[in-house]
Amino acid sequence: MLQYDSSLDAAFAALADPTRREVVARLCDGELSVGKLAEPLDMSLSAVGQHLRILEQSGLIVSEKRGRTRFCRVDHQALSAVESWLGERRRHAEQRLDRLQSFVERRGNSDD
Amino acid sequence: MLQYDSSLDAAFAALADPTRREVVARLCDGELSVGKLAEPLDMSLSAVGQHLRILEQSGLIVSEKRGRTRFCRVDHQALSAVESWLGERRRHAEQRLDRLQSFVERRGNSDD
DNA sequence: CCTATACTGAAGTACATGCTTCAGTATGAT
DNA sequence: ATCATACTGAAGCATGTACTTCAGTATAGG
Repeated sequence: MLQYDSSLDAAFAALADPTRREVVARLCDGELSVGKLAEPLDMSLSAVGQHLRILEQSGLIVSEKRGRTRFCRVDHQALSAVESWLGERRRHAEQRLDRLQSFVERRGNSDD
Repeated sequence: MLQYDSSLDAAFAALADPTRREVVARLCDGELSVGKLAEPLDMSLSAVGQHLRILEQSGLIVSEKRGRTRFCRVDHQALSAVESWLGERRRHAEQRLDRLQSFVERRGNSDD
């Protein structure tokens, strides 16, 4: 059985929604309240709250309540974990392709 | 309005499923037929075909039919595009954090 | 205390997803 | 021509997702 990281399920699923990617992108610029995050979004505050819960459960963001306001920020290590999964596979695929290419070149220099 | 790449929707959604991530991971090792991909998976061939269609529509894999067999491989550039989205945000968030940290250090060396 | 602000939760609804089974098509082997 | 192989497509079904509205809680300010 292959290793399987269920936290990647949640992270990729969270990032599959354009609203949530926009939230993540904006939080990379710094901490924002739920209200400020909701302002430019064309949906109810309740819907934004649901998106934020999904992002928080995935580990991509963390939040903290100060007074009656909840502030959110990204966890860049969580972003990094997802990025790493992709990077490892991509490099593996590219290396395989490079080896194949140089193999073809070595035997190709005699004919064609 | 922020820039919005709808192809990321499909790519992230495709990668949110563990079966599809396993398929991508195995294809990074080289081309495989639909049947070979299905072999270790605990579901019908039809279900595997549906996963492969989703991966292909997202651009993460490409396939080609030779005779009655369809062979699939990853598109490492598509993997790279998703990786880049994450990398750009992560770097942005980290830089912001670094600047904040050195700011705190500069004013922190007088007291505490 | 009273009111506004900033969420937070529950219920409902429309649509999407991840399977299943069964039937069908196209190709390779005899 | 016949039969097995390798998918491929359609229909059905259970569950999950992305909202909505409305009601509720908790804190800040006057």
